[in-house]
Amino acid sequence: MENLVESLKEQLKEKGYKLTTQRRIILDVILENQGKHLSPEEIYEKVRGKFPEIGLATVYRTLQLFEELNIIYKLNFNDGCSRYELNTNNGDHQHHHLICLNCGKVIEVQLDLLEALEEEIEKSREFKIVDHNLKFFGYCKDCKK
Amino acid sequence: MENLVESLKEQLKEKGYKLTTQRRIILDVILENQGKHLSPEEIYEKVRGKFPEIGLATVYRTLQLFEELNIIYKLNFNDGCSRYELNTNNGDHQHHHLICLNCGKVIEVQLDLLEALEEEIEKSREFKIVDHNLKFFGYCKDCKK
DNA sequence: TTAATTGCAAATGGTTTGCAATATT
DNA sequence: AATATTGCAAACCATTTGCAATTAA
Repeated sequence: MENLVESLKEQLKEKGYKLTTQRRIILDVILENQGKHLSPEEIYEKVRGKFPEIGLATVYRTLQLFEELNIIYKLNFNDGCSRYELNTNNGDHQHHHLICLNCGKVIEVQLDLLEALEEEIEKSREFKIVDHNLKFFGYCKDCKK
Repeated sequence: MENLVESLKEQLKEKGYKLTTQRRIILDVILENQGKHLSPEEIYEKVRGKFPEIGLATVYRTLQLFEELNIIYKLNFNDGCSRYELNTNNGDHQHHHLICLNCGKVIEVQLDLLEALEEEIEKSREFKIVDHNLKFFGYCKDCKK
């Protein structure tokens, strides 16, 4: 996804921000770990492998920035930290998460099927929906016994 | 819902726990504020009106206990604190939340319509679903302009 | 009586912030 | 050169914990 680095550069320039080594490396780490839902601490550790001088605060600030730019999404799996995933743009956040209550594993489901529900809500509640977030809790194959 | 206090007493006794004044008052406050999604701090303030000696830690511990007993659900609206709602048991958590990105208002939607999706997931992913959590983000009537 | 519970204060841990030094434009 | 960004350490703030005193059973 080399075009994502280009797109980042453009978006930053547009807003008067700068493309720093730190920001490029953080994006690299996120790209290299698609589907992994990394936490800020985990990203920090992986970035340190490539750029040991980086500070944790920079990681937090960069993740906030990337979220504003819609490059990533913040997730909450109730495990004590926030987690992030790449916004792949292929249909706009159209997948859900299965969270195992026993082992904590998170499985992605590439299904949406919420259109009917969204339509009904938009009509009857006068609410303009721009995003959704659906999590299922239960037990994965290994933990079902 | 006087029967909820009775049910609480039974559930506590069953597990060797005690029904204290604090626990009863916290349940009262939650019952009096159904649909409000109170935070621990907000519950603490309301409980203090009836029982000024209570400590914030007791509120946290009680909310944890009530969650274990399935009396309440913990919610996360990304606003910096956890929030709780009563588990009304009338169909088991079958409603969703609309969260306004402008004013932060949370609207409940009494619709489920996720059965088809759950069925498909359970079949094809070998995942036993026990709960779900669906949030829609967007703009409410007043904030749509 | 005795085991669970409480209130308090201190600790924890993820996240944010102030600031002087540094890097990008 | 001007301004954004960084690393560091300290601050923040929601939540948790240790403990001696208290309370429900």
